[in-house]
Amino acid sequence: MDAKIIDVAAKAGVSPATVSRVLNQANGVTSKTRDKVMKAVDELNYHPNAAAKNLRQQKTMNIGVIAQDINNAYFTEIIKGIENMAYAQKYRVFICDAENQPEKEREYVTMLMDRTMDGVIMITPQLSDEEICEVANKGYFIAVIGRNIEHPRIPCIYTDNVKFSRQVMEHLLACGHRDIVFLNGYPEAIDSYERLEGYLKALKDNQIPFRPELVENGDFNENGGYEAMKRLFDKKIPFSAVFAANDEMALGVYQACAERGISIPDQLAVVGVDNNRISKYVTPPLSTVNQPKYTMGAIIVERLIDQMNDNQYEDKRVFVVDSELLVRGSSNFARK
Amino acid sequence: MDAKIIDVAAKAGVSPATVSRVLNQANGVTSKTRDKVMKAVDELNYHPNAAAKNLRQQKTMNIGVIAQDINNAYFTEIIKGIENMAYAQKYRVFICDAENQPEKEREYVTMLMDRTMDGVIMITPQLSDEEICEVANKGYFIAVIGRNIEHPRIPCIYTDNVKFSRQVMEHLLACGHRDIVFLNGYPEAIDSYERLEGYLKALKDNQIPFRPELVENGDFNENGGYEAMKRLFDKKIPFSAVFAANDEMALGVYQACAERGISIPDQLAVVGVDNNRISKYVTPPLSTVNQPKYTMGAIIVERLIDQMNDNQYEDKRVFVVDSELLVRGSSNFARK
DNA sequence: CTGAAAGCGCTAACAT
DNA sequence: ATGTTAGCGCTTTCAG
Repeated sequence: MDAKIIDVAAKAGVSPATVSRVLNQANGVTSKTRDKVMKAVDELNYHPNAAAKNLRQQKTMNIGVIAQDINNAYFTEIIKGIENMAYAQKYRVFICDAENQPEKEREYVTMLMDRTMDGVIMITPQLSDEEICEVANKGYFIAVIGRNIEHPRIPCIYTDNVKFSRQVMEHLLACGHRDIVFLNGYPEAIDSYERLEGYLKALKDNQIPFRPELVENGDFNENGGYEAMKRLFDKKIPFSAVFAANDEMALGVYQACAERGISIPDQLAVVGVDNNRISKYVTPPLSTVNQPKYTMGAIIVERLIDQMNDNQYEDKRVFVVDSELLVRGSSNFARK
Repeated sequence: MDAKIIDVAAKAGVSPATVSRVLNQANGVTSKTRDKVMKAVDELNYHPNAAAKNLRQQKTMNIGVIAQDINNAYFTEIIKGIENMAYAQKYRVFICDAENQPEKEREYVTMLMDRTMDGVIMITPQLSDEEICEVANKGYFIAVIGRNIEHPRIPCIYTDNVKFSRQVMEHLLACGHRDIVFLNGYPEAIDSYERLEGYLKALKDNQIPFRPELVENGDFNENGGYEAMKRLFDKKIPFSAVFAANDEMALGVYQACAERGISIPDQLAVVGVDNNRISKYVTPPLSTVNQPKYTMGAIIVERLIDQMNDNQYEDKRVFVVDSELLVRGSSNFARK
């Protein structure tokens, strides 16, 4: 069906090698023959077969991004950073949605072994450190966003969860809150664990006793936040602020409050995490923590490409980026 | 670096052909040899090279999804439907983000020509009908979601924008509204055009004169909705309801109202489109139009795979699916 | 049931 | 500056 390089060569009256040269490096060819070749290419609408090219060159110029859940804007922002930087370096980016399933992550990681992808970026993977290291040990190129994996060949980028959690808490404490709820994501997630740790440390720093009944687990989704709030209300214990482990759950808090007629921020302050695109459009605008998502994606893919190119250990492997607390209407209310 | 089929064959004491048979069809092989082969495969951690396989078989089992913007939950829901159905049929799905740029769409479409993908699904493409038809004419497999393209080889699925727009309008009219704003997306988009058409038809059906000053263009994003509302408020003309061409813009309306102290729904009714995941969590919950997004993805990919398999015209090519108006708190208020 | 060998379409080393 | 050719790793006839 499709034209092959040999057809182009015949039409242009040259050899396949010359066609290849024109289409690739493009030096060492007369401009006259180049024109002949390009004419034939156009006329036959020739597109080099990627499989043949990949097989011959032992590379694909493809990078896979394995995201935990493309429904979450946190991931899609990062992906845009990856995409644009990779594109500038002639790599194509393919997004894979793991749908929160470790088996799917594992399945997509095999794209490295079967050489469908030259490299892969995992965003907050669910696979264990060991499993990911094992892949890197076999010589494949893999980078990770949202976690630090101790392996000399795995570039990592992440924010300090503990640090920004403490900042959030300091902000709420400064507003006069003492009974602060922490709405966790699913407890297995490393982000959950570290954000909780920051919450606890801040309490300790301020000599406020930890009350376990103020911590509820959600699932990083709106409904999980909503259900968790209902459970809290049912406990009939007083609290004046909620620190939700992400913005989606904070939205669930909004809903639960709306149903009970509880006004934000005067009756309840709310802070989320991730600076979801919609968070500034809700009423009141949601205070949240912003991570440089786009930049994180761009940095890590650049680092991955570097590594794929010279295939040697480079000094800068781990990047820790700062987050920024955005105080908006949902918590900007000094409690007397 | 990696083991090849010939290594496996040597280790198992068989020929490469036998290894291939074991790994593929798996019939016509003694269970004894199969075991030997599988053992060697495991020990060598063998993964067939995809490029070689693709080249030999002239297919990749890859399907590409070209989405307009993966930041928008409308697309990601559809993609999940595609993904899961394709997965069940042994196809891998790769998501490509066109970032609203026609050139990027075009670039990703070349994945068909270079045989990186066996087929491609475009979700609300920006390319012209002609351009898409041309690709199909060359024998490539392409399917479209969100638009009907008249071509015997292009499966299409979409909802009737005009129809549900009229339903939205009937609902608002039934609530007693007469001065209804229409907040359009970018005017070039076919969805914008058709939704506007429904708006106009509903007015006509009800003998309500069309007032152009009640129509504003947005960009399908929160900020566009917000800015459009500000322009409307500045006009100082009365209106009691807003029909926004999607939920994102409706959120911008919420923000604009919050800033002016306008209460939804009693001072202003708002209806969106798409049933974005977050729309039921905002306050008040947003009335919207639900499309069976997941199902649409699943149907079209199944149809595309059918076509790739028997490569012949099938009767059912165009699917029109019904949408459903979800009346929630933002418009459920009878005006006296 | 299994093996031998051709060939998918391209690039790169070598030759001219 | 251009052509010839081997071979990337696999599957699939065709033989046996």
